[in-house]
Amino acid sequence: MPELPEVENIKISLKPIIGQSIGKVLVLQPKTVSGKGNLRRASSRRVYEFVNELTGETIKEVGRRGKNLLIKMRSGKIILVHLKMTGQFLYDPTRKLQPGNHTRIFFGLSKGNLLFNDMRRFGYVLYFPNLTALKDTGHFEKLGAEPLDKEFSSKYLWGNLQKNKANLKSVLMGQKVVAGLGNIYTDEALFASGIYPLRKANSLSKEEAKNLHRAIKDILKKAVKLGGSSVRNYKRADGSVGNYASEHYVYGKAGQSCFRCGTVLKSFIVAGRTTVACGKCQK
DNA sequence: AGACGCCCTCGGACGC
DNA sequence: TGCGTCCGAGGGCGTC
Repeated sequence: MPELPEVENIKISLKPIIGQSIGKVLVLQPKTVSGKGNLRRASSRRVYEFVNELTGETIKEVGRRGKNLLIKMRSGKIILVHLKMTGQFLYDPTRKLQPGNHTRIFFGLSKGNLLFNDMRRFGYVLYFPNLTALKDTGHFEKLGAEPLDKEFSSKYLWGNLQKNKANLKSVLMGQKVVAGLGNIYTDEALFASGIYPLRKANSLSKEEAKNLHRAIKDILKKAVKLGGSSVRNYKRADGSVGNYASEHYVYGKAGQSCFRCGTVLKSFIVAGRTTVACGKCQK
């Protein structure tokens, strides 16, 4: 569920952990630190490695790339985090917050407790000895442009959509053209730009790509500003929720009237995801 | 290349 | 009302 705006807000809310040292690491769910696919690492002793290598480290920076969080240590060591559906970081300077049913990793920091909770266990928190080791996995090479950076231009979007025969929704959610869009913001951006989710990506005119580009930027910017969309269990590290859900025009609104033309919004499955669109004003 | 299955768990809807 | 069951939620890799 956390998409770019939510991950960005979690990143911002993790600011208090910067500069703190890690006194204690408890891995309560080994799977969380082991990784899959090209992130799988050779060692069979990952839990031991995770605990051993991170204990005593000092946190230098928290970054984001697409939906990934990067926690960098002063020594150069790095933690790569993907929250997937239900992952959340909670930071408590009072240390009252203790591991619960869904806590997968517990970090005892110098000035508070940091918990990684993940009900569905899809998320991962992976240790890498340095940036090169992370880059060697090829994990980031597959990611497309950052939608809020300059590299993500209308021309870039149109050019990349031209190369793709699949439907637009699959392509936008695929992370390879643009990183950070998930089900919510893809549906919202397609509605805002008046384009039907099942359109073939390479069928878009330059004008349509321009409108879609504008919509993606505007929607993500506004959602970041409003703290993201709190549907289900998304929270920032301080436990606060986001306010963008009230700005949704189509996501979760199947059966309701289209805000623009009044037609009943329809839901259907695209790329395995529930998709909501207006059959009249999205062409 | 593109479409689809699968992982994972729980809350909410539904039926008796 | 209460309890059991089933389904939907979806990011991204793996497979066909």
